[in-house]
Amino acid sequence: MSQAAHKHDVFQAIADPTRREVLRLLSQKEMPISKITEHFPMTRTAITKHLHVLAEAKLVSGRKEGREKVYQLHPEPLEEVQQWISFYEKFWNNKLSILKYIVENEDKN
Amino acid sequence: MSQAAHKHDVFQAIADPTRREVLRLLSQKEMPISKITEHFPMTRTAITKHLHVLAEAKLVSGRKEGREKVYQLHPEPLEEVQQWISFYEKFWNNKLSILKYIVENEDKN
DNA sequence: TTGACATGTAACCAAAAGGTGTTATATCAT
DNA sequence: ATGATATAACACCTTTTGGTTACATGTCAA
Repeated sequence: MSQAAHKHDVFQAIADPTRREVLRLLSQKEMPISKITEHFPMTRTAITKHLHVLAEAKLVSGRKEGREKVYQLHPEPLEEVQQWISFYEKFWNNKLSILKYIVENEDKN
Repeated sequence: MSQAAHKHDVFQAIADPTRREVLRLLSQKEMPISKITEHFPMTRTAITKHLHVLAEAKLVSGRKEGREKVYQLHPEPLEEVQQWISFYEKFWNNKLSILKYIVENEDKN
C-alpha cells in the first residue's frame, strides 16, 4: 500500500466498509490488532493495512503495550465530513439545519 | 449495519474530491456535461465516468435535452452518510446529539 | 446537406487498492 | 533457553480507479 504522506483523507478512509466496521468496533473498546482481526474474514496483514489508512486520516492511533499494539478511536476528523454533509442537509431537512444554526450561535455567547 | 449493496455506494461516491466538486457545482444549478467539464483540468470522458459513479449512487441524474445531457443533483442519499456520522457525533458534541434526538422524536408525533 | 457541437463508448494505460503468504523481530510464559 | 504469540516489513498478485485517445452517433444551424 502507498506510503506517500496525506494521500488518504478522511473521506477515503471511510469509503471502505471494512474500515467503517473497524471504527465501529473501536468505538466500543480499544483493541489490539489480533482482536480486531477476529471480527473479519481476512488476514491480520490486511487489517493492519486498513489500520494504517485509518491512522493516516487520524481516525485511530495505536500504542504499543507489551507485544501488542492497541488501537483506539479518534472520531474528531469525522467532523470534517459532518460539516461537508451539513451543507446538503438543507435539501432534505430544513428544520434540523435551522436548529443546528441556533445551537451553534448560542454557543458563541 | 450492512449496506454493502451496490458496487458504488454513496461512501465511495463522495470519496473522490472531483466528484465532491461536481456535487457542489450541481447544487447551484443543473448543467450539461460539457459545462461541468469546463471547471476541471481533465477530459470530458473522465467527467462522464465520475458522473456515472455519482449516478450509480443516485446522487445525480441526467436527462437528455436536445443534444445535451443535463445533470442535476439528488442529495437524498447523503442522508445515509449523515446518519452514519451522527453515531459518532456524541464523541465530540453531546449537546447537539441530544437536540437532534429531541427533534427527531418530535417529528414522530 | 453540410458542418460544428455534445455526447457515448471502446481500447488502452499507469497506479493504487485490497488482498495473499513469507520472513524477521520482539515479548511473554515455562 | 525454548517455544508460542503479536506484530512489522516485504514481495507479490489481481482488480479497480482515474485518466487518456480515438472514433461513432445524434442534433442543431445555415
